[in-house]
Amino acid sequence: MINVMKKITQNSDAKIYPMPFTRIELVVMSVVNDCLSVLLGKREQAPYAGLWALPGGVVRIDLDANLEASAQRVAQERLAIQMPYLRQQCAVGGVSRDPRAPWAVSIVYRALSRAEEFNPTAGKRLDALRWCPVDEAMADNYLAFDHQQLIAQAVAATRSEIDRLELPFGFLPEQFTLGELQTACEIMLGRRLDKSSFRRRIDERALIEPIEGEMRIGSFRPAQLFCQKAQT
Amino acid sequence: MINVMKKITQNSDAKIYPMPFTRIELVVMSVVNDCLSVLLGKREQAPYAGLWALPGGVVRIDLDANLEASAQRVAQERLAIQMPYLRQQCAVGGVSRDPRAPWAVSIVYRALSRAEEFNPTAGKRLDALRWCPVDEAMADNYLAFDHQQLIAQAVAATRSEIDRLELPFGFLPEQFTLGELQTACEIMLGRRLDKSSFRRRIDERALIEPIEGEMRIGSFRPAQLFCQKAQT
DNA sequence: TCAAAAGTGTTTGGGTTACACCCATGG
DNA sequence: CCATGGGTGTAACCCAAACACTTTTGA
Repeated sequence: MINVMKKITQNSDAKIYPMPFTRIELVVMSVVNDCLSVLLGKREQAPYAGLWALPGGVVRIDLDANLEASAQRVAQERLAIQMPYLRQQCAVGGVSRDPRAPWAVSIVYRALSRAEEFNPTAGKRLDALRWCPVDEAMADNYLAFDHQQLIAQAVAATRSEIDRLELPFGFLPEQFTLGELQTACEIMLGRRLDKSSFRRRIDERALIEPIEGEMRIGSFRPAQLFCQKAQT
Repeated sequence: MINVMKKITQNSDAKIYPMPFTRIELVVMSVVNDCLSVLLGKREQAPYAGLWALPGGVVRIDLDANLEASAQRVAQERLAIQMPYLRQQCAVGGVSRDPRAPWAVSIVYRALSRAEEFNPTAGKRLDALRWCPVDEAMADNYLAFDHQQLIAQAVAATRSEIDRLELPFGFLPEQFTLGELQTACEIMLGRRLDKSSFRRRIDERALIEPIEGEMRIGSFRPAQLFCQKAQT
């Protein structure tokens, strides 16, 4: 610690200024029970004990190569999961944002994931985690800190991506049918989509491809299975 | 300083972790000589002495209420100007981003402004500032740090906003004609726009309004003057 | 009378919505 | 044979680009 501070004070621009307490917050979303949900952890201690909060952690300059790596480490430590397709959402910071520090910055990342990928027994702090429908999370005095606002932003940004079919993969299973994909998009958007336009728009973006010979069989007509196209 | 660190170490989450060196960088853009340009400062000292860099400054937790206020203060100190319509672009951070610190975070803000508003004699460090056409700034080894990438991002984001006519005001004078507005947009986008569609799209967004009785007179047919509509 | 810019109207085409229709399967 | 979801096609519609056209002024 002292070493680090010395290094900072060596130069002219970074004289004696104390630096903000800098954290990562993760907005991990998924479709659970036909509901767009967000992963929350229950706060056991003050401040905001008893309220729910986004999983997060401190940026560790001794461990992380960059902000994205910080986010990945936090995901690994707190959620015991890898998060491809992480997107940086914003940075928030100010005095009295977080009572634990005089001035706190959070770099917020968001991602869609599959709830099924989470192993509920893995991870030391995983017991207090919960998938919370976004509507519930938007209730007053449900969330700690400024997390309600952060989640609202994340949901809006994600919906916008879905709308443009810039599919933020990570919520897709290995194999899926077009119907399943459309249903997932409809749930996340909160409105119905036209089947014909959806399919046309999907294949003109060329993001997914059919798996030859693989069909989903069920109660009704079998459906072609698709997978993500290898990224260029 | 010591006080601050004590506060941070009081709680459990923020034990002994040194925090990143946290700065604000400003990407201020304007149309200068019919060219989309960005405001740069010449670096006199190492690192990157002789190269150009974005104006910026340290986040001062003793002075700034939040990140936006930090950005405003930096704009005031380094550019002697107010910057309404600041937009946060991203946060970048990592080891060896800035040789002055072991781990450096920058919160990047972007804005469009009117070059005419700048008073070249105001501000202590204003002498080393220059409006640089973005094409020049994109040349290799012209910019210090990772600023080339930051400017490229800012230009893309700004163009996208102009494209959707979510006009990032701040580049508009008090009064302007539709022709002037269109020309400015064309320069910033780097392509021509259709007059008819442009006007239709402008007035369905209802962002500006005609000033009754005010016309720009010149060599040709007089043109209606417009101003920004009061924001709701 | 001409050049240049302001301002308006019309045509056209691409893309989306809405909806109809057939297909394949299990029950 | 019917309910259900998969899959395809078509007509109506909307928006915006393209472009033609008129207006107004100074030179």
